[in-house]
Amino acid sequence: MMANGMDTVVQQNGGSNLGQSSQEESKTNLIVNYLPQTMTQEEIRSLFSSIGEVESCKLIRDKVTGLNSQSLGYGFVNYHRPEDAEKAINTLNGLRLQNKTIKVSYARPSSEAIKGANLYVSGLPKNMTQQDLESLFNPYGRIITSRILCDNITVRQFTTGGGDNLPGLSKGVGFIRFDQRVEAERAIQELNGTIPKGSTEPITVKFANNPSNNSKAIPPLAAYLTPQATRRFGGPIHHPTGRFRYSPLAGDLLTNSMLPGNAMNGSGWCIFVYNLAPETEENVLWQLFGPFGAVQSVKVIRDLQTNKCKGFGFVTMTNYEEAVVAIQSLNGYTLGNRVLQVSFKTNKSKAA
DNA sequence: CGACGGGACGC
DNA sequence: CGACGGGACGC
Repeated sequence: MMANGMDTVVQQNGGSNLGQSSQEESKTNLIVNYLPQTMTQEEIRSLFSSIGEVESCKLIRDKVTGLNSQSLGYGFVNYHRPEDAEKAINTLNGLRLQNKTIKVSYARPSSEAIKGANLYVSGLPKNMTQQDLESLFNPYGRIITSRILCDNITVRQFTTGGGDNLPGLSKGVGFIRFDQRVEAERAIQELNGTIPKGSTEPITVKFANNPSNNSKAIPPLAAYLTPQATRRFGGPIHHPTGRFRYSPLAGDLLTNSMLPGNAMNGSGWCIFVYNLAPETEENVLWQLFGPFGAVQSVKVIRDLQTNKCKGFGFVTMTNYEEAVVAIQSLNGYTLGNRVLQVSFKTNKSKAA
């Protein structure tokens, strides 16, 4: 993990806009990156409200290139209390939602000086690690993110992740985002064309393209309607053991025998989760169901007196197919020392 | 063994 | 040689 760079900020004052030197960063305002494309602002609010009272929440959408105002994949969440913001970072950073791993960190004060601070680096030796890359650029400023592109498609860490063992071969290309544009400029001046220690080839360091004005800007509307795209994500951390696993053929069995009935409520499918531990919090449900698809909301049912979980909760997912896969995968899953029972919600209530 | 919130449409 | 990401500062 990366320590929050509380020092290292040498204000060069090249900006033009507003004062607010970057000393005093907000302790309540977070930036959330790498959000799944389909996640709405309200779903983000729901997710972060599970930590504490949210003062404001904004998902950034593309309104310039027109289209259906696409999510730009990031947003801001401001809490009332600093301790909730800190807890959100601790519990939600790295959460897997659909095919993404979200990043939660403190937002920096907005200013012109932090824009356009992203660098594209090529010609890196293939054996250079992300840590090596950061070491190379560290002298020139505070690094916000770094990344080395690899061939295989596996989940990567954002910052010095330590044990990244997967065999993906480096493409010799990477990105470094600095805190300040002036830092990026200086890194270009100092590093472009230089030969890293132990290498023979000079590297290229330049500003990265702006992701907005490129060709993929017009996704065929149909892309959002193709139902199958989510099939390949099986829920990476879940390995239900043999006796609980459903065969793929059991799909019909489930849809026929456990008709969701009133599980569909408005715009989603409500799932009942039973046998949760008393200490269970909402983030556990997000972790469990997030990888399977769009989750709208989660709820842990608690005893009003003790505030302990009563052993069950609810999860509402947007898409039927994803809900079915989540149920098939998580029903019988052992969480802690408990075997979960997961199904569509039924009519039962203690009143009935 | 145990088991399906809760707040709340609009007229 | 080129290579462009998981659209990171309020779209």
